[in-house]
Parts: sequence; structure tokens; C-alpha cells
Amino acid sequence: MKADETRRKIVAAADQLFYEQGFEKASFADIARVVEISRGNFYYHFKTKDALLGAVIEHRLDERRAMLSRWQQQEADPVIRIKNFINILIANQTQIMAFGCPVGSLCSELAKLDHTLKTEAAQLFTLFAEWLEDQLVQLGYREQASDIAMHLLMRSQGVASLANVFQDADFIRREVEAMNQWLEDQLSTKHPN
Amino acid sequence: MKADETRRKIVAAADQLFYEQGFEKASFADIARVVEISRGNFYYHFKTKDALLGAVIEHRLDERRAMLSRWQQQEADPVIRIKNFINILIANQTQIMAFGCPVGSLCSELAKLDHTLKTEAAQLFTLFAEWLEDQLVQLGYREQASDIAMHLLMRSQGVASLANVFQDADFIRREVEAMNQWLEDQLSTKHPN
DNA sequence: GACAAATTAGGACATTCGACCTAATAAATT
DNA sequence: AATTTATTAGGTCGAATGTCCTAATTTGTC
Repeated sequence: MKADETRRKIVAAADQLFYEQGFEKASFADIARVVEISRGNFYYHFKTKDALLGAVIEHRLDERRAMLSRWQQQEADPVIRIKNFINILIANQTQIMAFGCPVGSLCSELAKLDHTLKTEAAQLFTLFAEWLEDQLVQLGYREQASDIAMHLLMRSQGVASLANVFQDADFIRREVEAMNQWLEDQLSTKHPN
Repeated sequence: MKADETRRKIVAAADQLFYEQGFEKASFADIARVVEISRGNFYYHFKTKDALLGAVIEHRLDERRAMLSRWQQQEADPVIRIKNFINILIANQTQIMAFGCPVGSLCSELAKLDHTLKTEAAQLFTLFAEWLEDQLVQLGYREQASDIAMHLLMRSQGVASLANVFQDADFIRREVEAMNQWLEDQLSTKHPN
């Protein structure tokens, strides 16, 4: 099965190029150049560009599910797990400053295009939202878990957006610090219900 | 000077279509259909699409400068002015849920395209950042003014992004409330220096 | 009203893109 | 080794796009 390997390379290259250039700008020719296959070869693996996009979204979902379950295994404390999430902004700061958030930029592009797969892309957000909510439930929050999760997601998106526009690493550092502080304030002041 | 009127219509239509569909997807044909002029007529008013984009950015800058100076005249209290800024999320929530933030979505698209005018688009952010900073300086903050301004901008962007993805008006309401609360906490706890 | 300048209309052109087809090649199976 | 299946290469097609040109029309001036 050589095809599986080729398909995997195509998805990996498309994943990166969709991130760096956006879904619409990244062309089959661009991807073919990276994978070093002919343009016509695409049609064998993916009938349409939308099908390729669907595979890329699935791939991103898989990667992130794997990361979250890794955290789930390696860290017993939900607070530290949440801080792992917050720390993504630091760990990926170079890429974020250059190309924004992979999840957010894709979702906003597809929303603007009113693309068929915009709902599937939004699943990337839902994945993190539900995972964060789950951590907060484990910490004893029930009613506020969803709101806190959305708030953390919101701040991640905001930081990524401004970091991309202003190319300011120090801004990221400050805001990550503020997010961690906010989280601890939440956990210490509000009683779990 | 009929040309001025036509040019104005073109910029207005392009402004809206760039917002609704994005810069790349919105074509001359689309704009021409709205303005009801021929495609070829564009070349008389704008040599290139980039020139049109430049005019749209200038137009957006003018609109926002006008709005900020209106606030400056109508509200004496910088705190209320800042709350005016926060309240944009409520006032424009329908458009924001449908198409995202006009400033943020344009900046992230141009950044991803590595477009020549991405710096000019970022001026839209700088405009708000400096205005917010100015309000905070008037409130007696000097060292922290810039950081607080960026924090408010960041939250606006994050809220707009998630509102666009999740189409959740109640989320906007909650986060605007939280932003106002955060602002008041800042002003009451930290001493102006 | 005649003339010149400004403005508009409509089409041509080159390029790019996704989609699609067919023939050649590699791999697997018998 | 022969045959079938899986995979790839390369090219073509139609549609869409930004750019550009020229002729027609409108507008302003004397």
C-alpha cells in the first residue's frame, strides 16, 4: 500500500500549507511541489479540494485528540492540564506570530467563505471547549464550567490574533501570565458547587 | 465631478464585500454588480485591486477616527468612553456573529496572504490601541496604560472570533459584562501612578 | 452649439485554478 | 511469468479573475 503513504504526505503538506497560506490560496500545484508528485495524482486520492480539506480537518482533530489524551494520562491534576492548554501560546509562539492560530484562522476563513465544512472545522473548537469544561467539572464546577471554558478559549484566540498582527512575543508572555493568574483566582475565590 | 461619487460608491461596496466575503473572494464583478457599473470602469478609478484595498483601509480608518473623536466630544469620562468601545461587541453583534470583526478578519487574511498592505490594515488596530491607551493615561495610568489597552483589544478580538464560530449571542453578553467588570476592578484596585 | 476633457462601457487577453481524462508504470496476485 | 489491480504522470478543459485597451458617452467650457 504505497497509496497510504502518499495520501499521508499529501494531508501533511496540505495541513501545513493551509495553515501558512490559507485554504483558498494554497493550490494543488503548491502541495504537489512539496510532496513531489504530479498534480494529476491528486484526483486519485481526493476527488475534490473539499475532500482534501475534510481529510486535513480530520487529521487536525486526531492530532489534538491525541494531545489531550496524552495530557490526560501524564497529568493527574486538572489545573495543570488546563495550564498545559494555556501554555500552547508559549510553546507555539513562533508559528502563532507568523500565521495565527491554526484552529481560529481556518474557522474564520471558512466562515467567511461560507464553506460547507465550516461546521466540521468548528469541531476543533468544540473539542477544546468540551475538554476544558470536563477539567473544570472534575474540579467541582458544574454550572460555571462551560462559561469558564469558553472564556479561556476566547482569551487564547484573542492573544493569538493580536500576536499575529503585532508580532509581539512579550505581549504573549504577559497575557499567558495573566491567564494563569485569572485561573488561580477563579479556583480560589469561587466555591465549587 | 461625477467621478468622486462613483469612486465613493465603489469604496463603500468594496468595504462591505471585503468584510462579508473576504478580500480575495470578493471580485471586481461582485462589486460592479452592486455599484451597477461595468467591470472595465474600475480601471479608471483604481489601477489595481490593491489600490482599491488601500482606499478601503483608508476609508475604514476615517470612519473609526470619526467615531473615536465623536466619543471624545460626547463623553467627558474616559471610563464611559472605554465602555463605549467594549459595547461595540453588543452594538454590532449581528454582523460580528455573521462575519467576525471587520478589523481582525481583514488583518488576519492579509497576514496570511503576506499582503503588501497588511501593515496598513494593522493601523486599524493601532488606532484603537493608542486611543484606549490615551483614555487610560487620562485616568492616571501611565506605565500600565499600554498593557491594559492591549488586553481590552485582545478580549474584543477573542469574543468576536468565538461569537463568529459559535453564533452565540449570550456568550457575547456574558463576556461584555465580564469585560466591564474587569475594567472596574482594575480602576478600583490599582492605584494610578 | 462646438469642442475638449472626463468618465463609462464592453470586450480581449493572459494567467491561474480545480476538475477531469487517459496512458504509462508499479505492485500485487495467481 | 502472466495478468489483473493499484498508483502515478502528464495534459486538457472550462470557468473565473485581474489587467488592460479602445470606442462610446457624458460632462464641462468657451
